[in-house]
Amino acid sequence: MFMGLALDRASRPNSLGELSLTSGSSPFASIYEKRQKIYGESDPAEYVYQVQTGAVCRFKLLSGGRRQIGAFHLRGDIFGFENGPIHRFAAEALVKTMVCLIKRQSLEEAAGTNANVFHNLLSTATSNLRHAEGQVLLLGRKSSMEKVAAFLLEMDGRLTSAGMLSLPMTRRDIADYLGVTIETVSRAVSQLQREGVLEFIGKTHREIVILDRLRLSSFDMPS
Amino acid sequence: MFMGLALDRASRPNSLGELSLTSGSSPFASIYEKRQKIYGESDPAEYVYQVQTGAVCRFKLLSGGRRQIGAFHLRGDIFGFENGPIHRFAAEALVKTMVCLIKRQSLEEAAGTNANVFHNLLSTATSNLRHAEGQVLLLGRKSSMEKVAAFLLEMDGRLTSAGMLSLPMTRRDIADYLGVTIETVSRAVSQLQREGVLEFIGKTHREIVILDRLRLSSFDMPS
DNA sequence: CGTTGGTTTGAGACAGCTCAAGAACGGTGG
DNA sequence: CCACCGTTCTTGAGCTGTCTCAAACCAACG
Repeated sequence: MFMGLALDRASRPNSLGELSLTSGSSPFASIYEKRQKIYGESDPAEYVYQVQTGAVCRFKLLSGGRRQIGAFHLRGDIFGFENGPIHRFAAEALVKTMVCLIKRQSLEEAAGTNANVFHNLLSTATSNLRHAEGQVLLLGRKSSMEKVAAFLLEMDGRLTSAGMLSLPMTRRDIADYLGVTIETVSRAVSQLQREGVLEFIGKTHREIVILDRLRLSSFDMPS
Repeated sequence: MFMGLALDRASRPNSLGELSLTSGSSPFASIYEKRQKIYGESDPAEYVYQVQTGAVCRFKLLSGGRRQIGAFHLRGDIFGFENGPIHRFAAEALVKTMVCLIKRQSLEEAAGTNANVFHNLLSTATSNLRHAEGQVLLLGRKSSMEKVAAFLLEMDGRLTSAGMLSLPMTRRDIADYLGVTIETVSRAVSQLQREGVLEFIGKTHREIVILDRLRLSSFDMPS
């Protein structure tokens, strides 16, 4: 699991390498297979993670098999940083994923002596907060079509490469992120396709081209 | 509006006075009337606030008159701290409310030199994050009865004085917090009353005694 | 008292859910 | 290469929890 790869600390801005800048801590890499658990709800929060390749989701489970996904984490995203001693969400890889890990404790020590590290930690926490607040609005007051449009626009902004969305998550993941059922997601996407707002590449229906961003936005005006 | 009262900085733990400990900044007080706006969405985030008496809600508006309340802030709560330059929610007083204000800028300066202040800021941000994550779960995957039960239990833990809940917010506020309609809130509370889980004091229906916390919790097991 | 704002309650409507079937895909083994 | 099988996705039909609309009630207040 832990592969002990040496990582290039200067490779990307706002990386864990940068976070731990001047401390003696050593980040290392690990690979998780598709659908492999990274940590469970209430597990001790021992590490902070950054996605190198692949994708991760964080979620909570409720009785009756209900699941709520709080966030998807894509390349470059930092996740798993908690204030308390335990994780409040579980995390699992959506596809084969390489993450970079650093001991939380060493990060916190670094934060004590290095203002830059501290600032980055605060910045991570508040950007997570901003995202969660957006989710609250979406889940509480948006229609299913608005939810799906908002999701596609979010992903369009985050993982567009070459004008195409290559979604790493299933319809079930999307549904559990948006607080609806898979059928509702499927119907909304199908309607957008029928109306010429988007089209599928190949047959997989996970690779999407957005043909009309303006009209897609109009399905999520209230944002 | 700004009354320039001198505040006792040692009055309560985790107060703004404590936050700004060693800096030269001077917190002061202000009173807002019932339903008075404290700041609007996208207003510059000039101050950080702490509720002294009364209650405040933070919310966003959507098209079609939809509103989502992100949080209620009761006595002692700190709100309005943003990472970016503007507020991402609006804030208004639910009832006549006294808040304590401090310039955000002076707080940030204090955070730069005082590790304690910095720690408290981070702690405020992460406790807001924890709350928002709880809301995501509630809004995304709970039934209306579970939502109302969760709300009552939250308030029971936060503003119980003398074994009675004296709610400062209307049914509409509760509804916009839980992502349902006022009628749905009313029906759920009525059912809990019929089943003997709670009862009203007087006729107002804003003062509630929880008779059976265990059974109330059973309406929100999945939490 | 009349008015206003807040709450409850009922009846009907509808968005999204459930259940079910079929189609398309990806992997596996022959 | 193909046949098989499990998983994912789509689509349809009916159901239901919540919303909408409406009316009545009550307390507070001028």
